[in-house]
Amino acid sequence: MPELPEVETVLRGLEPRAVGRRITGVEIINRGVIIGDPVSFQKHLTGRLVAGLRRKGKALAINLVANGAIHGDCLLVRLGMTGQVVVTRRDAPLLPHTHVRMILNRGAGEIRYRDSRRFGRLRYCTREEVEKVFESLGPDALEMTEKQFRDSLHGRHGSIKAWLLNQQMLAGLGNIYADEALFEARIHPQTPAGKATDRQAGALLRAVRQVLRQAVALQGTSFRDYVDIEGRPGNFLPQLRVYQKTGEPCVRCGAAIRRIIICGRSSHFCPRCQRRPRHRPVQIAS
DNA sequence: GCAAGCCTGACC
DNA sequence: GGTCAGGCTTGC
Repeated sequence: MPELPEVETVLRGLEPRAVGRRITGVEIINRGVIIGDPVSFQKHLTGRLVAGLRRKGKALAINLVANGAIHGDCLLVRLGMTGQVVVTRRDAPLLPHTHVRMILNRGAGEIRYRDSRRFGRLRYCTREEVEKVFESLGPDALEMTEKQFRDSLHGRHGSIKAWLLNQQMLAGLGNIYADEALFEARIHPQTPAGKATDRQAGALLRAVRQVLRQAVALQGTSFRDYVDIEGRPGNFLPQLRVYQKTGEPCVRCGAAIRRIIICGRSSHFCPRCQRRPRHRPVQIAS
């Protein structure tokens, strides 16, 4: 599941391979992954130079140059659940679920977009469009200040878990790192977001940063499909302490990890280390 | 049948 | 506006 660390890993891998190269051709195998008109997508990308990359949360923008002029337009990539961006030789066998190929000049091979579940999307964006998308996201989880974090929690009635997953609050966390950060901060996932104390908010932000930074350093988590642009899995999997560990002993206290459903998403936590809040949770597991 | 990110739409 | 359910999708 690509979350912030996985998208950051893709960005870092793509940078040396794509920046400074020209896209000489675009082949759309499955138009379902393209937002907008596929023909105009092709037209806007073909012949363009890749100027640089930019990320906010899980959104990746590949900035484009035309005739030496930067217009601020870009290719926006959202990987969804199973999206993969890989750079391969042009003659590499076409793997299943390859939906788009973008050929790079000077023998740099091609960028391929693969996605078995097709939740991910590629979209050509003008400067205005990409700004609008980025503005709709909360602060990037690694850039957020403690004040922003506390202010944003204030007055929120849903659970802290749902809040962490809400990309308009902070951008970059998905189910894996949300569960891991809550465990690290010893906060019960059903704690009402607005009821978190300053102390808990501080601990949670530190936990979010720590988990994400470590995951970036280890090139992400490959739970099922995620690979980097060279096709390599991430190395964070052995670091997981609660995600998908239902019934296993907590690494801190030995209690059995529990799984409950919050907002239709599974939440894994230690019932002893992460105490249920005194206040009745607003959100009940369905 | 479950998992997930993101979008839409319904509800208060 | 805040909040949540539903739908998309397919491999396990």
